[in-house]
Amino acid sequence: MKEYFPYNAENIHPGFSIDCVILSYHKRKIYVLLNKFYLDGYWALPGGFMFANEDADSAAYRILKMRTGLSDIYLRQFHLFSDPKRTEMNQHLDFSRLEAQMGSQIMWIMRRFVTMGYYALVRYDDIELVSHDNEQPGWYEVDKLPSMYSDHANIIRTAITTLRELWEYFPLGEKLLPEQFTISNLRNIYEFMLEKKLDRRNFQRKMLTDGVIQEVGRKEGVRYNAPVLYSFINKKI
Amino acid sequence: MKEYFPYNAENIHPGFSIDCVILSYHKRKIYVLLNKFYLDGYWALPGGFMFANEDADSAAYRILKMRTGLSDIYLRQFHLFSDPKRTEMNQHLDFSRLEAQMGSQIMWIMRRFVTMGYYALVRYDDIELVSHDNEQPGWYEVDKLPSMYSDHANIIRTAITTLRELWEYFPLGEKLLPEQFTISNLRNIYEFMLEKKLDRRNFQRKMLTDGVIQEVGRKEGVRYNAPVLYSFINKKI
DNA sequence: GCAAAAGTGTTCAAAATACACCCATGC
DNA sequence: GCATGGGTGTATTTTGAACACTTTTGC
Repeated sequence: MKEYFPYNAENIHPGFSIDCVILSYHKRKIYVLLNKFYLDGYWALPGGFMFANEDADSAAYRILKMRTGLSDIYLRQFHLFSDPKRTEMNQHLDFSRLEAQMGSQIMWIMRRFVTMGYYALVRYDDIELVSHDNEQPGWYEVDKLPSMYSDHANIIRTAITTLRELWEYFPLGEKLLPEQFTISNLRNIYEFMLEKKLDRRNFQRKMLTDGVIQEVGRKEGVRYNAPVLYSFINKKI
Repeated sequence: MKEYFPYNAENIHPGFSIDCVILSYHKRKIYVLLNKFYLDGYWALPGGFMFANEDADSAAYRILKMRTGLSDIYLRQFHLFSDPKRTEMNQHLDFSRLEAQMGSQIMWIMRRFVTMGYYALVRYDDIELVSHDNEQPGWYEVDKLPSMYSDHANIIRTAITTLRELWEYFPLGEKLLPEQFTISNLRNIYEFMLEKKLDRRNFQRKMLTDGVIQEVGRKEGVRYNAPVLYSFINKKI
């Protein structure tokens, strides 16, 4: 428990938390990583608190490493959620359970928190989901979310909206895909982000003439017209 | 004093502050609005704290209204500054002066704060600078800043960098210019933001064919080839 | 045999870029 | 008379958009 909840009222910066919207791509869908919350019935974003001697970005990286094992992750601040009522939205949670589990000191967690929202883009196969006593992680399609704790559904929606607004100018497909991928997978991500169908041929030509991807082989194990595999070109300047 | 410093350790959300980078355009330069800090010798961003029952955006709007009199302002979160040492950067400030002025209760201000950075873009002529007992506002060219309190120079730099990254895709010239302006003023802002010279004719054609500005007259009081005045077209819907 | 996934080029329109000369004024 | 700011148009290149048919396999 301690390892996964090293926080107390004294060692954290007060009234401030961090929540991470960890997104990935798998089987033609965008997924978000959720944890079963320590109070039954609701799922929550992987999150945590910032220690008194830590900055927010470091805290976010630490939290992500703890949850995913990864340290080289694309992670960005996207919005501060500060509605004074956001932590009152708790859907009739039974905090006595929490107190029983964690001791009465934990009640500092009932106070008002503002939370810094971060989004992270990861490669699906890089993540190994590991359950712990009080945690049970799982991938959910972003538009088929389970019942969410507090305002976490809103945080996810805002992360997606922010990414969508930026995608046209700052696309990040590389962060979501494995080393080798088909053009169809890449286009699929663009179509999700831009919320429109893209012409196959024009999309492919643009990616190739932009020089961001290169052909690296053909998919094996398919017994018909095997698709070409591409990988992103590492621009080492 | 109270009106301009309504905060105390009990009514604010702990460890959290707000700083506003208020930018404008005047005589072919970009300016930032600074206040002489209540400790002598350094200038500071207009800022403040979030009340216990207030959200951060409302607090930022409240602070801006107090400082500028304006309530209809373009204001956006851009970065959370959370270096644990950021409030230790105070350049040998004489806090005994502060204590003498404000009473010993004010010493809560010495604790660690994370600060949410907002940028605001305003029309220069809309702002009337008013001095108060403990405040003395002034416009400074963004690349000729005076000695700044704490990490405020860094906050300004980061605001400018953020705007520059977004400008190509989300230009906001309208927010900085008066109702009527010359194309040369508009291009001047773009050149500052994009950090490059733009072709006069191509720039003008693009703005016009994009349909965001319209001709509204000619500048008066110039006794030679009077420049055309433009104004942004209000897109209703 | 038909639906699904993948391969492949051309044409047209729109947008971005490059570029030069004239006019009026202040100094 | 010359530097400054301002007015104006064309030609070229680049980019984006629209669009159809063939192959292979699974069912």
